[in-house]
Amino acid sequence: MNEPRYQRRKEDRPQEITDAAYSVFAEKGYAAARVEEVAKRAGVSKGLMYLYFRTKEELFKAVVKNVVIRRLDTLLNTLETTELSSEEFLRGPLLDFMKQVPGSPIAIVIRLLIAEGQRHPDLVDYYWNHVVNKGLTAISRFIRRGVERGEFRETAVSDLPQVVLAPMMLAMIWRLIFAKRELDVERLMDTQIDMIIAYIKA
Amino acid sequence: MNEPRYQRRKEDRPQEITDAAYSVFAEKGYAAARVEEVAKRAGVSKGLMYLYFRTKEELFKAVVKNVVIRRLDTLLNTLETTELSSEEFLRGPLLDFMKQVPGSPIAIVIRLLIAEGQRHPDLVDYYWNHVVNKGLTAISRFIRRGVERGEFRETAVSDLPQVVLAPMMLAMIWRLIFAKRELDVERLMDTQIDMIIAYIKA
DNA sequence: ACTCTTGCTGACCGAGAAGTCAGTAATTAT
DNA sequence: ATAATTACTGACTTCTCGGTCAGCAAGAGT
Repeated sequence: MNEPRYQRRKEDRPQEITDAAYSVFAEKGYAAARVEEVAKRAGVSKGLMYLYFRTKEELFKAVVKNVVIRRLDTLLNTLETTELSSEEFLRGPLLDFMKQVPGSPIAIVIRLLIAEGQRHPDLVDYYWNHVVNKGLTAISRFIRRGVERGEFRETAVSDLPQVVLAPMMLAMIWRLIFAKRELDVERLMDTQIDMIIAYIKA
Repeated sequence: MNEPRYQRRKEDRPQEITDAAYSVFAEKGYAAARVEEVAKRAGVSKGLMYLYFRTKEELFKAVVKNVVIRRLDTLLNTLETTELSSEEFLRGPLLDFMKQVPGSPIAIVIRLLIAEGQRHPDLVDYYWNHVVNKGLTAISRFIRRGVERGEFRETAVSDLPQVVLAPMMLAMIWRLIFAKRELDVERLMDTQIDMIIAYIKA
């Protein structure tokens, strides 16, 4: 008859709060996000928020760390474990990866970092170490492997994997700002990969 | 002896306030920017702010419109008026333009748009019409002129000037987030232009 | 010189949101 | 059953900041 008004679930709370916070930050950005709104979506009281995260800022950092890393690691794993020729790899898994990023939570986190990064240098460091650097290094490694195997010639692309990712960045920003105006993301990235392969092929 | 406490300068105020606002928004972003801080830098009282701009939001829009357009128009003009072969144009003025954007106020405005665009759709429209669309169209026109002249072959790049600008976007975001970590912007863009020309040359 | 107009000031107001804490009730220990 | 523990609640406090307005004084008009 008398249902308990709440359950104690110490273990699950951090994850649930973090997920709720992600969705609020994604919609509103950091500054406009209300801690009380996060509490509501997580199904807890405002007070409880402060038992798990000392401040709103700490909550923000937890979001970037948990949510993103969790979803990114699967992606990076497939990147590391495939065994294809370098060209097949560029045209297959890497291209697919690039196409899906602009619509993924990573794009949201990039927005938060662009907007708030200045005030959270340690968060930027963390993101650099655990996401960007990892990804760039992985791509570089593949290009270099292609060079070693004689598939590719030595070009600036070996040192600048950013060349590969540039259209992905543009597509991300495009969607964040100009969501409505359509951009042919597929064709954009296909073209870039075509161009790169033509350019570096031995 | 008795210096006047202030001067009346109705004409100059909007510009001065707008410039001050730009510098504060650039440093703090929209949400964290304080109207009083803008007033201080503009050398006026907080009250005066509201005689020239009805709300903080209107001030924000004025910044995007005035500051950016003013500085962008000179750039776009040189883009339109040069008379070089298409390849020379890509390797010369356009490349120079792309190299200087990531360090210019445009990058700052892009940050503001990414962070706050969701809540200011009309601002995004304005920026689209007066900056992005203009720029993209100008580039498309040049590529197509090259095709007509027989310098280039018909490729996706004719419809997707975004291919050209992609590394510029990456460099911009890179600097906004990872200011410290160096990125060889010159080499990145040189490579992209090299690649593109090799790809589209007839 | 003496109004008169109006550009300008700065103390003030009120909304709203981050963060607190005394108390409550779910769970565990005895 | 009863007591002890602690996860949890939500009303409250405090403070910040966008926006207001009554009055002041700079400069124009006469």
